[in-house]
Amino acid sequence: MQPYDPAKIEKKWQAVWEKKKVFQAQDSGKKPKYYILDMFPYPSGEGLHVGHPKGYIATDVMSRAKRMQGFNVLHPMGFDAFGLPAENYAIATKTNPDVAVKKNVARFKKQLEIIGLDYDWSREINTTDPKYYKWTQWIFLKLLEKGLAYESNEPVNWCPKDKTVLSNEDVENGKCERCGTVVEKKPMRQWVLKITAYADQMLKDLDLLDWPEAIKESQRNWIGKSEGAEVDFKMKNRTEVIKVFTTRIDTLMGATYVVLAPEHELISKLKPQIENWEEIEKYRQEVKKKTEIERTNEEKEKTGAKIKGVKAVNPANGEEIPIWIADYVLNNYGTGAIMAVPSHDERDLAFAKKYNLPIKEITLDWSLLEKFGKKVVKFKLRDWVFSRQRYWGEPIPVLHDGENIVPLSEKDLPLELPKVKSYEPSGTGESPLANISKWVNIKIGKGKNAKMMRRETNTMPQWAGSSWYYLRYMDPKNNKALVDSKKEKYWNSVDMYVGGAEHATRHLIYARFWHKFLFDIGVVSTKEPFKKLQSVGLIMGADGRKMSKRFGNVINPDNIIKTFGADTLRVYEMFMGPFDQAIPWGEDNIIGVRRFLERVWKLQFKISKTAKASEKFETLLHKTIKKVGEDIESMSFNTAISSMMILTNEMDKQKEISKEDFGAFLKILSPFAPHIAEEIWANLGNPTSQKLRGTGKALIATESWPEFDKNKIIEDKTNIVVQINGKVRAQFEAEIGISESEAKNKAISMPEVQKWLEGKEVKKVIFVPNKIINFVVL
RNA sequence: GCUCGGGUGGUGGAAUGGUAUACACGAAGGACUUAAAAUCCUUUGGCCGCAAGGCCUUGCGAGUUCAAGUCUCGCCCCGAGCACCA
Repeated sequence: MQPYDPAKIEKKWQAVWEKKKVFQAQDSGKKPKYYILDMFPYPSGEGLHVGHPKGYIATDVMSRAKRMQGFNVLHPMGFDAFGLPAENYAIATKTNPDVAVKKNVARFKKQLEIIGLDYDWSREINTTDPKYYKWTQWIFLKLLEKGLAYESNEPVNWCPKDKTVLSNEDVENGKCERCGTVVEKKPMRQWVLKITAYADQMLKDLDLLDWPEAIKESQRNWIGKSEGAEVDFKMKNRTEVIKVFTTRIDTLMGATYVVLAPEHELISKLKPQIENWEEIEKYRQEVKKKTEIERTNEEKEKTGAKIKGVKAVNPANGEEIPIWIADYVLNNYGTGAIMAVPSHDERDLAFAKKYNLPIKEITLDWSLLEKFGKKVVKFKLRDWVFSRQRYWGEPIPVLHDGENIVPLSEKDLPLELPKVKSYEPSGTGESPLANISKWVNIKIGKGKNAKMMRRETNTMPQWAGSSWYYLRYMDPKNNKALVDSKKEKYWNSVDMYVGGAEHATRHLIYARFWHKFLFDIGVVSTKEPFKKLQSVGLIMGADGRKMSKRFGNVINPDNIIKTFGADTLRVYEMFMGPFDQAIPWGEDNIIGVRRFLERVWKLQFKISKTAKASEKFETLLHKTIKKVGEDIESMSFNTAISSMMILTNEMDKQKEISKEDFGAFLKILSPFAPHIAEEIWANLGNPTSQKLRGTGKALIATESWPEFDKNKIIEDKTNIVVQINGKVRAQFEAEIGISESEAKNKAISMPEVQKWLEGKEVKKVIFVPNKIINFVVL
């Protein structure tokens, strides 16, 4: 009897799968297609910890099962390798980030391979590959062509530590999402993508998606649609009007003052008339110095300044009311100006109390909408600040001739990222690329018409490459198009997308935006990229904290595989609990999974031709086949495994098992623990595998999924529970289909039931067929 | 403050309104062993009881129902998202 030795068999089968190209997807064919995708990783220097592969194992289980169920499965993997960590590493070591990325990718791949994941590596992509980012740049040019990419000088989020501009999505509670530094607001020339053009559609189409409600809700909040009205407040002795946005036009009568954001453009226009200009300017400077956190902290007391010398007029009642500036009004939302209604708004009330402004009780009147307001819709979503002052990103493919923007032509793509001597960001708002004058300054045209131009030196943000990568897997080597349209139509959209919930308002927003744009310009045929989404619950450290080097609670999967085997790691991660739930790593619990696999291993020596399975066993087997199939579909991996454990415990009790029964069990086990299943399958020398040996089809990985026999699931005996007033008092075994009166008679005849019925009046009997008989007594 | 999840043994967790605590870990006892590990067997929600048995138990409090972890209402706690967004 051979002992179970995962180290030996796992390597062996991984090599066989690769050699026989078992997991390569076809771009056409009669089989139905199934496109299942993981969020591709950033290949950090630290390598994977046990949390990363959890999602990959889940998609692996699903894709293996789908393949066995007759689907043409596309399950690809790649690397999202632009970004700060590689660049910071480059700065520290003065090496090109490309070198570190190559090394890290190799390490990641190795780590993924030893887990036995069924990726189609022939489609591997890397966002830093010029052949890939050529198309990222191409999409940018298309956005520019359609007016959806523009330059702006608006104040943007600036991270003083990373020395780059950030998008709103990259800022968490006023801090840089990457390094935690408090961001500053700075006006800088930036490239911005008009994601707001798609705000309404992105909001509406959420309803089409089979996504977790929490993620959809996050996106709804982020897009932040609010319907309201714009009202013009005239000013005394001025032609300009103050445009105000409100969702409560019914409170217009109660508006007792108007507040402008300190940055409001009207303020400087009003300068000649403002009597206290110095005071106003002083307040504006103070606000400028504040960080976003200081400014938006609700706890803090509201501040403001009254503009003297100008008054506004409430259009509803003609009253003259004062104009204030205050930083609780944000310039970049609505119109940057509000009508303050202290009687119906807490913030206005607090402000009014502090500065002794009138508070007016009123009757609400929605008809004022029609009379004084114009219906408008506002979104919280801001356009996507798309440029970074860093080295390690896709160059933005445009030229400046001093006045105009000249896009590169498609034939000049990819615009490759040049090598530089220093990767350090300049901090002045220019990327290190600005220092390479040879690259930056180029001559366009010939002879007299030749013109010197400057290249754009900003690069794209990390999110650029990941906003369309799922399309590239459909056709990864195409030099002529982003994706061949036939292949795009065949693969359609992603059927199942699995990844972390932290991408709800970043990657998943950006990718939907780009996809919708690509749909509008005819590159893709679907409105949404990811039909179904499932988020992975984090694996926490054993201490309950997030796994991180900082806490010293990181578990490396390589070590787990070394000790227990990849199959044990896989089954354990799927068995831990509900897939979308965060669960701490429990080193002690792994042993149970290893014991389970040991038990499975030993069962192969019980196979016998004379084995005769009992009806009860057959029922359990077919019920398990049914349950495992359903549970994989619904991603209830933990219960699928527990049902296989129950079956295994039952087989353990049998003296002999038939090859057929055991084979069916191995098949449903194989998506979870493919190596041990493959090894035992081969050991059993199944006739099919003998016949097809050498064709690559001898593998359990390409076998067909067992079908459960409906008739075998139907049991002929059942356990009837006897309840008195809803409490279980007895139970008995009965034939399926036992009638109410039979069950009642049987129950009444039982002494432990009689005890409870004695001297009581039976008011009612409830009979649930094949399950329960409940006596309601007084 | 608004929105979305969640709260079940010592631990991870299971349960179409129908036997709460499946499966696994841990623990206790036993078999095997010179011994240990591994393996196997038994027990394992709490309280009362020698036992038979009884009572209680899914964050707290009500309600609906023959029957509630599951449905309804109110509250408490934990996690996530959004938030001076007018």
